[in-house]
Amino acid sequence: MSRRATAQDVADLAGVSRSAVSLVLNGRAKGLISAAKQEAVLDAARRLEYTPNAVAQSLRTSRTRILGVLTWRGVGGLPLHLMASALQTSLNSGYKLIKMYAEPTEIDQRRALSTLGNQQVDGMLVVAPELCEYAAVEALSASPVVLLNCQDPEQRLTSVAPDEEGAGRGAVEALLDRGHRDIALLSGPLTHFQTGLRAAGAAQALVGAGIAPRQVAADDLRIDEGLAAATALLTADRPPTALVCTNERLAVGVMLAAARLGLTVPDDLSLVSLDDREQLSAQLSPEVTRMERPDDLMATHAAELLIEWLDSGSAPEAQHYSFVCPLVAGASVAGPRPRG
Amino acid sequence: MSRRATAQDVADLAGVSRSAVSLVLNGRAKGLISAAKQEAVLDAARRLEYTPNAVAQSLRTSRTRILGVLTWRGVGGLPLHLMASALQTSLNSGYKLIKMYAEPTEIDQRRALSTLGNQQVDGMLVVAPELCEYAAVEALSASPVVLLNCQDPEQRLTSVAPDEEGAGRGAVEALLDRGHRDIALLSGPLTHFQTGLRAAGAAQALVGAGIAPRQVAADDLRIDEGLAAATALLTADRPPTALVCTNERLAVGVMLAAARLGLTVPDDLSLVSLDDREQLSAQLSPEVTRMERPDDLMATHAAELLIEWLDSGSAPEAQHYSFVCPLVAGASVAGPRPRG
DNA sequence: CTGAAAGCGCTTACAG
DNA sequence: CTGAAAGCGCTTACAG
Repeated sequence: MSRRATAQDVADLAGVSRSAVSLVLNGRAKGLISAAKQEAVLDAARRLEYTPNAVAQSLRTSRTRILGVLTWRGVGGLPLHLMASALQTSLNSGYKLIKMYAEPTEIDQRRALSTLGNQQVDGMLVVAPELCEYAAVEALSASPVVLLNCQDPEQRLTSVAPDEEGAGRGAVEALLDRGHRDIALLSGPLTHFQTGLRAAGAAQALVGAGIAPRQVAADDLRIDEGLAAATALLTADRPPTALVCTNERLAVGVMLAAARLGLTVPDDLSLVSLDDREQLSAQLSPEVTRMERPDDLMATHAAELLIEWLDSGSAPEAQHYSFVCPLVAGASVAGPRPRG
Repeated sequence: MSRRATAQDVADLAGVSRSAVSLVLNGRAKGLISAAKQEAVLDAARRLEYTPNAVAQSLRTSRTRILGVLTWRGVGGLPLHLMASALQTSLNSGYKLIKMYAEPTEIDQRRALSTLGNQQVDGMLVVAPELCEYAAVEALSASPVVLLNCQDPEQRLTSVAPDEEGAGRGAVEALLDRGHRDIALLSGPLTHFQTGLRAAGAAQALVGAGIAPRQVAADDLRIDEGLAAATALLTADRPPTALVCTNERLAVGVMLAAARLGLTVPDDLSLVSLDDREQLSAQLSPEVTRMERPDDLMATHAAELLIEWLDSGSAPEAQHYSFVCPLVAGASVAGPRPRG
């Protein structure tokens, strides 16, 4: 970066004082500084390619325009897409992001928060890899913070998350609407909080329709596990006419299983999947109907809430924003074929 | 964050001067400050939960221990995994990361670099979404910088990238070794630089073995495009006994096509894919043999090179580090079945 | 309308 | 061994 110009350099070149430079460049010159001098300052700044040193500004104003992001690894890895969207929004508003990985344990969280605190971040975004409850450590509640893809069990923090249970219900309803009754649920491990919610939503909808839930839980959110579980389901005595998958990778497995068994989707088998933003279900053939998680919207909303908080200087009422996962119709759902 | 303790607070509580606090906390007290006072300082710091304000430190020392990351969106989206690994390595060494998205155009790059420069980052990591040539803007060459997944055409910058051409060759060789001669290449769009390299490597190996390359380029790196292209290849007059895919998503398409055509992998068709770190080929059944891109190693190496540069204060000889993509054997390759 | 001064929180020569 | 002072580059009252 060589030798950067400072406000003093600009002042010298323009023949004014340092304060004048600061006023002009921060748009407070109006009615204070003569038009000629203002022009001189702007010109000097341009010629020296002057831009203010953000570190010095931060020290002076005690605002860094940096947001801290706290995240950790979950079953599906890091919440990379949520973070990418949050970053995009922040950059658009002139905020930078510093990320820290910290397991959701008291000690790790405290250490990461300490680093971010030293860095004087203006606010914090906690981004969970999968929907979960997040018990905030004490140190966090002192600063502006918004939770993304998780929720404060005590409801004291503002949070944004998808309605996973609703998505599970919606997937089943899409099949009920087309007349299916033999609907099976293919889920990931139920010990997984997020999968549990999705499966619970689906089961609710089935029970609500007077159908006993028929459920297989794969050992892992993998394509091959989905393939194995789907094969078992579809070769069973009375195979279902429709399947709900709690996760995209399982849906890929289902498509492979169907292809191997000579079953056509949707003629022989209807399929609705929940979404993990991997763009898999959208690329299958036929395109798989899905309940899409609005990650971009959620992340943008969370970042905007935080930035609004910081820019306005007043904390919003703590609130949980639950985002609906809309049904995106592919071509994987048809009416049940009359059984021969 | 409330009211943070400052070095002055610690000095007051410990009954020493501010400089003494600084010396003790930075480990320079040895032989300067009495043991009793050192203890008093440490104790006071502990009681006040004092940690130094990184912004003030940065202003004073003109080192921020922040790295700037410059990246942009490519065909496969953002290089999220590369960035995640680089971040992990950086955090372990006490460096924070600030990311900027900037299209690889002169103007966008300059703007992003300006922001990062204002922020006084100690060094820069340029992380390309796909292997490409990166013509550094002038402003960049002044600061410590390492390129990741791209390469300076003028060879003036240190860079780290996978040997994509070698990976293409390796995939073909894995099939040649098992006796295949009827090998077809299923690639993405050849206008895509990275795909072009992969395909070129594969073609080289084929030509080297005296085989005329037989090549189909899908319109897009999508599962359904792979499925369509593979179906065309496998239902052609004289179908190949083996396939090389330049990308993982195409390989998923191949598996679906094979399943629909009643072909078993690897009995009826052998398959080797190149890798995009999506963990798709590893989850197919059978697991697909692949040339794995060592993203974690590359990202770690790039971050380490940069940090070593910063910590040592001396620029390394500009050099390109080419990383081999090792063959990871799945179960998708067998000898060619004698044609009936 | 302008300039000199204070101060954000640190580190580091420098004089005692 | 310790303390007073300077200075990193800014912004913002404050006195002229």
